[in-house]
Amino acid sequence: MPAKKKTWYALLGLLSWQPLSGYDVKKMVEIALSYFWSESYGQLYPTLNRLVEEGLATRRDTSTGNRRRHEYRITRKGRAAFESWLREPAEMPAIRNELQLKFFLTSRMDSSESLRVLEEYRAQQSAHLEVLEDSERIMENSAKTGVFPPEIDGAIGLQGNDRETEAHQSLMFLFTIRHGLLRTRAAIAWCDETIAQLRRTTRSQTSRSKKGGER
Amino acid sequence: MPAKKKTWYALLGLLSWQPLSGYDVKKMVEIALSYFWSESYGQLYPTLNRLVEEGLATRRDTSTGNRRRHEYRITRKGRAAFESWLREPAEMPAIRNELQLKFFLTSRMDSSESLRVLEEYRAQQSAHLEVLEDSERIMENSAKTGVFPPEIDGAIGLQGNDRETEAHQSLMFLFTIRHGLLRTRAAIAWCDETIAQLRRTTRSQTSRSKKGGER
DNA sequence: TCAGACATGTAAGTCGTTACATGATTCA
DNA sequence: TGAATCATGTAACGACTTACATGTCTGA
Repeated sequence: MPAKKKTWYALLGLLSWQPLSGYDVKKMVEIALSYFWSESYGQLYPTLNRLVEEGLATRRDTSTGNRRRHEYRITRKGRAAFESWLREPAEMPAIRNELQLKFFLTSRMDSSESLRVLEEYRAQQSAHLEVLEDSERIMENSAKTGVFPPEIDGAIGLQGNDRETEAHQSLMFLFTIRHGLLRTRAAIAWCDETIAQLRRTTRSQTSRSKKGGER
Repeated sequence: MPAKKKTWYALLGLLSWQPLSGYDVKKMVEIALSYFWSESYGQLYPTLNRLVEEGLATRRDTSTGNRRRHEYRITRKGRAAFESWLREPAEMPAIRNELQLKFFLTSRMDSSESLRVLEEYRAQQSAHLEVLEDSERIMENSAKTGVFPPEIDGAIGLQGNDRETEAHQSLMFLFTIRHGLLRTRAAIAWCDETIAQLRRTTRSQTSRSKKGGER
């Protein structure tokens, strides 16, 4: 079976915090989990209803006037399923890195091609790093004060939240950001080291061009 | 459109080196690209035949006696398609890390749960690191001597290969290993930093247990 | 009044894995 | 002789994204 039901458990995990609508879930994923997770509506709504069919959640209509809203609440069975999944060993993240592939596939081309791919990778990672560093600054403050920044609070704020809980939540959020930060910095360091070494070996061999055809 | 035709281009890229059979491709991916790529037979064989239908490759029967073998050769059109893809900006690797998800979803449980997930992640990454370090040692030697280790040579050796080309190929291989190495070390460093900080904050707050229900 | 957020859902299509089905050859 | 490797493929299933379809409410 392929990657079994990750969406199911992601949803159950969020519902284990509090009852949510599909729209709420989407927002939460986008704001709080976006560094390591994503969900699309096409996956979200059908899965929520499957959860209900399987008795892992219940659905309640919380529409006000003409504004539709369906709130999902986790059941005891759902909570048990979630906790059992949590204890299972997770598989290694799937290994399909398009940029690494491109880089490797330039092996038998001129080094300038490899360098071009590498520079692109570096630029992409640097841009990502900036985003992460901004988030880090914001959440470091939040972890200290125990007060969420408003955007975050709207998405992951809890009913009946106390300072201590929010501070801990901010800290966990900060940790996930730091994970991305360290990995991204490692990727950039790799680019720099590789670019330097590629330039060095290319210089020392004069031109290694193949058949001198195109360009 | 979802992740468009990565398998197509991975195949074209490998065929741009030399003609290959489906089986050859599978071996190459497993041995040389396994740190950042994978292909299954269920994807491979149909895609190779699609490539022929689209005029991006040709198929030749190279069976010997009763041993079937179909060799695929890239066409000019296929080469053009590959090169055009190579110049397109690659998308960021998909962001769906199950272990990060599990970690974050323990936010509102006892810290011991977060720590358990973290230790598991660390163990997984450490095991991966060992594999990478072994590969690094092997390929460092290969990049110096310009001679592939036999397993690798069987999979990615070229007809008419010269020392210089093989040394360069080994170097490129080494680079992809170092990418994994640096990223994996970063992940381990993150685990250590996070475990330490989580232990520290937990100690200073005495027990933060929720409702003291289960276990 | 109109943009943006709130809100739910489906249809079509791609991607990808696993399991199955089949059979030959090589070498210990 | 029997395990490993060579070799090609399909069927079923599930995951996931994108685009579409539809409509409300709030506040500048």
